[in-house]
Parts: sequence; structure tokens; C-alpha cells
Amino acid sequence: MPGIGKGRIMDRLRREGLTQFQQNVLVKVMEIPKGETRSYKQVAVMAGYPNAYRAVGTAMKKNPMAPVIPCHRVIKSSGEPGEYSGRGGRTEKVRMLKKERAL
DNA sequence: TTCCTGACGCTCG
DNA sequence: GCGAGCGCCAGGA
Repeated sequence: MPGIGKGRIMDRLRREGLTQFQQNVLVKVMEIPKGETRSYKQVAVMAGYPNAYRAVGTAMKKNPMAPVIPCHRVIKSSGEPGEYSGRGGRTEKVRMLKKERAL
């Protein structure tokens, strides 16, 4: 269940018109192991922009491939799920999170 | 080019 | 322990 190659993803992101920063962030999020969660700050650090934790959220919104890029695994540092522009909103986000954690 | 907004984080009271 | 305010970077209008 390789799904899609990473290079394929980056190419798609680029074609979507996302910037280098956006691509970097999304790729890092994509590498978050199933059942694990990372804070926006963590993602920002991994992407190479330790202080751009705010822009990370903006990048998430632009996520063109919901299932491929597990943006629902990115939560706030406080432990709260935060917002979610995907289908179902925060509710679905939490649901998916619980399901993955159980696996 | 400039100003405003945003799926946030951290510090102070 | 909780709430409010300020600071941060990148994008979009």
C-alpha cells in the first residue's frame, strides 16, 4: 500500500501551484507515521521553518490530496485537535485520529 | 507594493 | 491552572 510515490506527490503539489514552503510542509506531514501525531510547531521545525508554525496551517488548507497527506495528524501543542478544513471538519478529524491510534 | 488574515505558540498576569 | 495579549512567517487581495 505504497499508494503513491513521494516524488509523484511533490510533482503534483508543484503543479497545484504550491510554493516551496508549502511543498516542504506537506511532504513532512506525509511522513508522519500512522498512529502518531505532531504539533504545528514540530511540523514547522521539520520543514526547516521553526518559526513558521502559523504558515503551516495555511499550507494545510492548500492540501490537494486529503487522504495522501494526513493533515489530521497535525494538532495543536496544547493537545487539542485544532481546526480542519477537510470533510467533516474537526469532528471527522478527531474520529480519524482515534481510529488510527487504535490500530 | 502594502495591508490583512490565518487549521498557531509562548509568555505574562 | 486558566485567560488574554503579543509575536511569528507566508499567502492572498
